[in-house]
Amino acid sequence: MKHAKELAKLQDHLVKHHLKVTKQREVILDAFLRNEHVTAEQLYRMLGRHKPHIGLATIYRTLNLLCDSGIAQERHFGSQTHYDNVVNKRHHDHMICTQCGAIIEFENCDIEHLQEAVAATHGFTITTHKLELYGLCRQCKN
Amino acid sequence: MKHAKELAKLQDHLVKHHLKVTKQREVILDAFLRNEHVTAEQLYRMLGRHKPHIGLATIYRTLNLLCDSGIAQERHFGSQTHYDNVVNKRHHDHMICTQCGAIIEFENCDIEHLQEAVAATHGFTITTHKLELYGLCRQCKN
DNA sequence: ACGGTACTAATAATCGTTCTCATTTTGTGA
DNA sequence: TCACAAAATGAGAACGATTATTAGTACCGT
Repeated sequence: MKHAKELAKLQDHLVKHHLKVTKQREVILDAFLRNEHVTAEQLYRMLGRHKPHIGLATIYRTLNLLCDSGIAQERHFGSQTHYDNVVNKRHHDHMICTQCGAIIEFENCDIEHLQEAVAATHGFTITTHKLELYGLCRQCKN
Repeated sequence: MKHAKELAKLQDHLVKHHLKVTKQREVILDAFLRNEHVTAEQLYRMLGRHKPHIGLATIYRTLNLLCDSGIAQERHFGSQTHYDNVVNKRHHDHMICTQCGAIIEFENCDIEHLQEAVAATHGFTITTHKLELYGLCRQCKN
């Protein structure tokens, strides 16, 4: 069974908060897990002709739920919010191709350590950070 | 005379593009230069009781103009767009205090070099980047 | 089956920003 | 200096993304 871990995480969160496991939530979770870096709009179109029609508001609500459960994380690329599956992943940042929109994940501990060092010199304590590199991916460099 | 360089830069841009020097543009530029990291709303409230009332649309238009002139740069902190004076400054990034909203600028070449190195391993060419550290500033750490 | 709680879709509302438009201001060249 | 075209203005409508409201529906334990 694919995605069992994510489903378990969601159910755990739902039970802990006296929320319910619904068909819509499972459907949205499934669609989310099949696609990295989706927006609410994309999921909405993707599920457009699903048997019981799923409203846009429900998708937004469920995506927020996934964030609360620790399954997803929001990323603000451009004007829309993208959601990223973070289960089984350590912290990572992104490169975004401004030509084709491709999103490449990467992680680099050295950068993180330098961030801590810089913050320390200003007496600043980091809780989270956001690092995005914009440019051209290998394919678009022509 | 304060801010002469910025004013010259704006006038130069206006002339080059057959645009006009207006009272509103000078007033907005002045208010912008007095305050680092402002939003359009903040400027609007700041100029609320100015002799000739300045509309919000004009502020947005002028801020975009400042960006085009190379005087300002947009930063998307939270839901609103902040504008940052970049004249006489090299590239820099920001720490944002999630408690009091303070914004601290910093620059670090080592981080930039590491970014280039990481990008290179993915065949990616960086044109711009965004690095934001969120956390608590020295004062709020209590 | 009952009452209660949480869910849903649809739609209205909100927020930040941009557009439209009728009017005013600016720069230019006679 | 004057007139005129081009550009800028303020007010408010419009916009896209997201959230709140509402009225009705499904599920749970009793």
